[in-house]
Amino acid sequence: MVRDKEATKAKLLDAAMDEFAQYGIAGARVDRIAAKAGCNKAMIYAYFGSKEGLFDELLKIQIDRMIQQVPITPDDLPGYAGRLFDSYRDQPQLLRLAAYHRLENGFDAIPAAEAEAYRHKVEAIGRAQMEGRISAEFNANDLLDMVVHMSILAFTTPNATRALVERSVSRLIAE
Amino acid sequence: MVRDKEATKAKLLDAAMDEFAQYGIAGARVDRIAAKAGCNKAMIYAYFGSKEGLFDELLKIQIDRMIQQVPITPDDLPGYAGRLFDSYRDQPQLLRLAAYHRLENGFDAIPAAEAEAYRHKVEAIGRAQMEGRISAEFNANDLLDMVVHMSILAFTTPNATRALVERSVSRLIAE
DNA sequence: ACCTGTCAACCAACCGGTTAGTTGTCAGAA
DNA sequence: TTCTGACAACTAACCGGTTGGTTGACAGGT
Repeated sequence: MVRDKEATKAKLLDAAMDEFAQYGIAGARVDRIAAKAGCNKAMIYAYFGSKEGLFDELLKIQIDRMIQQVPITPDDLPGYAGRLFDSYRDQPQLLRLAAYHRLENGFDAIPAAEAEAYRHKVEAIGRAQMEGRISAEFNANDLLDMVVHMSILAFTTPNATRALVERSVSRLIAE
Repeated sequence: MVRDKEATKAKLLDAAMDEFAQYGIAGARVDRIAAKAGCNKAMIYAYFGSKEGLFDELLKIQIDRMIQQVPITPDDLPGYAGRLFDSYRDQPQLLRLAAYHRLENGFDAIPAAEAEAYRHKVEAIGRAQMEGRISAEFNANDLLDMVVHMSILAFTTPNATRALVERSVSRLIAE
């Protein structure tokens, strides 16, 4: 038997991803997570404190990954929305995680890393507008809200396509 | 004590609305619903069969109400999105109910009444496009998807406004 | 010898659902 | 009008199983 703290944590996080995405926070079962990870249930409490603790750390990691994976391109917002859409479509689990989190914790309780990344993106869009590179029809904050909201279409609508998202954002920022 | 089947069902549905909207399906507690309604728990099983049965009937009733309350206006899609937005903002519980339902049951399992109402709306938009009253840039189905999706902004974004939704839809259908 | 990661066994609380029995209501007989 | 019996509405108590969480013993690396 190998003893590796980090490897065990990783296996638990991996199993937790499946479980939380499928059943939500209230519906997730700690025993199932432990079994899927091939670990003992007690490890969850040793490393993450509680079921909620495990969920919070998992969400934070996944959000950080997504932020790194899909950087914003203020000069190509339709493309940004499209790339976000593809990411969400390819890994629907993150969106489900975030949805459950928001449903159970409200608008507040947004992870600090996410809030900060959001501020940076608003600033980037604001600069592009000031320099006249994109439309200033909407203020930067609203515009980012709309763009992100569009990329979420994969979650709301069964037959949504990337092309539809990109065309919609194009029309939003058209001069 | 008064014995009134319909009144009891109504009280249970009322209590269930609060409980399911707050905690979701898995998180809702049957005992809490019964206590909040001032009824005995067994009544839930007598009248609705199960926790899920209670949820399904509740969702169906609420969706029917919303469909009646906010009729589509194919010639004023921005206004339609705005009115939907206001309804969702004033009664956030329905959106939470629907979100939990979709998370736990997937895209399938959409109540028949909702699917049929959706078809009618697509047809209404299609006619308006054929007669040249609104843009045919998007096909009717995609357009309705986008309009409804926009109205959902109340759920996704903390500081969304009706005006923002209406302006966005206006740009989507602009010639 | 001594940490430290691991785990089986355990626990109290809780959960959805059932049941045996009680009570209010009302149609219809007297 | 009054009584009554039958049924629907209702209830308290309970049930089997499950839940998140704990702990004491043990094994492996140093």
